[in-house]
Amino acid sequence: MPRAPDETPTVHIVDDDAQLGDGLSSLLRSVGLNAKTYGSTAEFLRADNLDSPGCIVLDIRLPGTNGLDFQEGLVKLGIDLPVILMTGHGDIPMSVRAMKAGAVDFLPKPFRDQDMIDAVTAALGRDRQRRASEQHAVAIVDRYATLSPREREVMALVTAGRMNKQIAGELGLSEVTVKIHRGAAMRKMGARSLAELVRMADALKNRTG
Amino acid sequence: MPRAPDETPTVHIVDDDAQLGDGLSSLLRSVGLNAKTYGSTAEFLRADNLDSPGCIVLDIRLPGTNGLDFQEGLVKLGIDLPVILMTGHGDIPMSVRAMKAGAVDFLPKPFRDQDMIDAVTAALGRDRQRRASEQHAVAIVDRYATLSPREREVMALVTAGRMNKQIAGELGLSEVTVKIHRGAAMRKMGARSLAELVRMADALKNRTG
DNA sequence: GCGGTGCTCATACCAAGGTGTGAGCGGATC
DNA sequence: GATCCGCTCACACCTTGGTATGAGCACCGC
Repeated sequence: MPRAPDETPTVHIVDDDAQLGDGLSSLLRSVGLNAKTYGSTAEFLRADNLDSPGCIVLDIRLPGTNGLDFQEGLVKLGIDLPVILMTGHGDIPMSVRAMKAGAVDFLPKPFRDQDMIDAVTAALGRDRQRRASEQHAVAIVDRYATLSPREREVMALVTAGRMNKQIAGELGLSEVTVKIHRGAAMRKMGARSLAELVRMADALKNRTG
Repeated sequence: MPRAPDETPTVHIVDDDAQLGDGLSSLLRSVGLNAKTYGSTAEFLRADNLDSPGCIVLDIRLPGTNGLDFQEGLVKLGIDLPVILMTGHGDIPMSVRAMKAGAVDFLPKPFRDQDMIDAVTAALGRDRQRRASEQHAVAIVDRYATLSPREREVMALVTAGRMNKQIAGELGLSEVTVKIHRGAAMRKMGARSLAELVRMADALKNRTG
């Protein structure tokens, strides 16, 4: 059974200390994980599988960039991989800032191997979960994109609980036309019941993308 | 316009150092907040307004209890107030643990007044938001409690997108009976459309309480 | 026992949803 | 100019949903 490369998660280790990165790498490989090391954030950003499953293990003290700033900037770059931070010279405010920004964990060096493995496991779990719900949301957005403007208007009112007659009134249409758009929306969205359509509409509202 | 006592949030300060507690208290009062001090967790738990809006400022080093353990135990006690932790002798793992457990902030002593004010403001904001959605959820749960077992079964299948005919088949009923239960569920839940009922059903699923 | 509640169903009627046929109009594309 | 697409609507037909009337049965509490 061949597996798509997307399915094996990668742990991206960003640390300017090559020796430490290699040590981490072999530690993670020893428990069956895929690891890749980078000496700088720039090098990391050149990687090609940043949309694939995985997580980031990031040293705070890095040449050029601050690890915390980099972590907070990742979202803007469209990279949603969970982040684990580590540092040799950290303090409490740094760790709090990192956690507020959504870090999975914050490990002061030196850390125990098991703590890192636990953190990585948690991060990969979080990534898997995010991916699952994201995948679902993207499918809905894609289908929604095929709706005509009118169909979207009608769908909005239908999922708001309005009756066809009311929708016809609000949009200045005849009831038949509303039914046609409504049916088209159901078909294009792949909804087999009104309940499904309502949930899709809610999913569309709650997601930014 | 008289205000219910519930509407003015209270900052609960739990610190065995009375002097520090009083200082904090006057700081918060100086910015127009309601503050109350407690010398121990036991004393705090005897307070009567733990269900009212507010937040907790908690010292980690406390007589008898560990602040972190106490924080994590609050949920089991049914207290959902946001927590701000402070400590004079903290380390990074402690702060990370606290943040993972949902703390709003973690302030090492000594901290700047403004940092505490910011943290409290954020905590009260979080509490207000939680309250708003909780209030909505509680109303739905209350109404759901008035449904008969059959009505709940029917509601579950209706909101799953099944047709009356299918529901009748699955439950071994006639279609008329399903319609009656369905109508009763709509009436008791106060839903004026199927879309509303679907959203209520989802709200019921996603909330524990 | 009596009333209340929950559950069940038949019949009947009306409202609302869903689909198909057929058709006209305007804008974009080739 | 022909074609495609989106939008519009009338007419007709059928399905599904919603409600009311009337009725029977079981259980519980007073």
